[in-house]
Amino acid sequence: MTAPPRPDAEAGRPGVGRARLAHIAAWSLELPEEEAERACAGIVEKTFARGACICPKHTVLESWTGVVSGLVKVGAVSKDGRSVTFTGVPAGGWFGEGSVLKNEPRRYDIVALRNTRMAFMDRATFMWLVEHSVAFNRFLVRQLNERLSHFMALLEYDRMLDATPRLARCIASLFNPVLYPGSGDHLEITQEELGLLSGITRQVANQSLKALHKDGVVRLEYGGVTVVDLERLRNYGA
DNA sequence: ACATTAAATTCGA
DNA sequence: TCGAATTTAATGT
Repeated sequence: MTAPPRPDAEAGRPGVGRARLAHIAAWSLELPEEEAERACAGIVEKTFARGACICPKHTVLESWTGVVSGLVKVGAVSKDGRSVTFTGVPAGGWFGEGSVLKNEPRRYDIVALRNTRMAFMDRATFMWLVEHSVAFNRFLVRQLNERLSHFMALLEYDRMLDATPRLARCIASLFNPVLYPGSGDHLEITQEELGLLSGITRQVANQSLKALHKDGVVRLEYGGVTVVDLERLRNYGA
């Protein structure tokens, strides 16, 4: 192992292999061969350092995006510089289809919370799949529907003042198997990041996390959490 | 806000 | 390449 594999081959022509596609995009397994081949050709990967902005608000994102590894947050920054996080997207999540479909500037910032590897599918490929692939459309409907209920739930628990159930649902949402498949039961995320995502302070997040741990729904590690009982986490405090 | 502890990085052999 | 020393990041209170 003398030479490092590659610094980060952005030098390569666009496209990923079939095996790679299956790894970065669970939905590709539902596509027939020809369509999967198309998808491969239209995807490039890129790495972002922690804190890097993947797509500033109000710019046109020319691609549909997936999180290969790492963690990303979607949010907005108001005039006074206060930042509001709407949602976090862990590895396995694909998003931005709304912006690509409408060919419209994104309304939110996308920022890497930690070193993150992203996949970008160019607009032409995305549109081709929308127009030709039944399987892909089935996936999109499922995904949009799931996201709708995700935000409905968010509205609901936004009014609950208690930090702990709030955090519980926030964590549970990061383990949504439809939106973020194949991420297992463990996520590398700091308590500070969890605070950002659920709109509570790090201190309170720390206390809530311990409460959740005491109730046996999660396990805590340094820089990460493991879900023990997803079902109970989902309905925590209800 | 501060003290503690874990992890990542640097440095010297 | 190994491990001790230093720095940085995360956690606990």
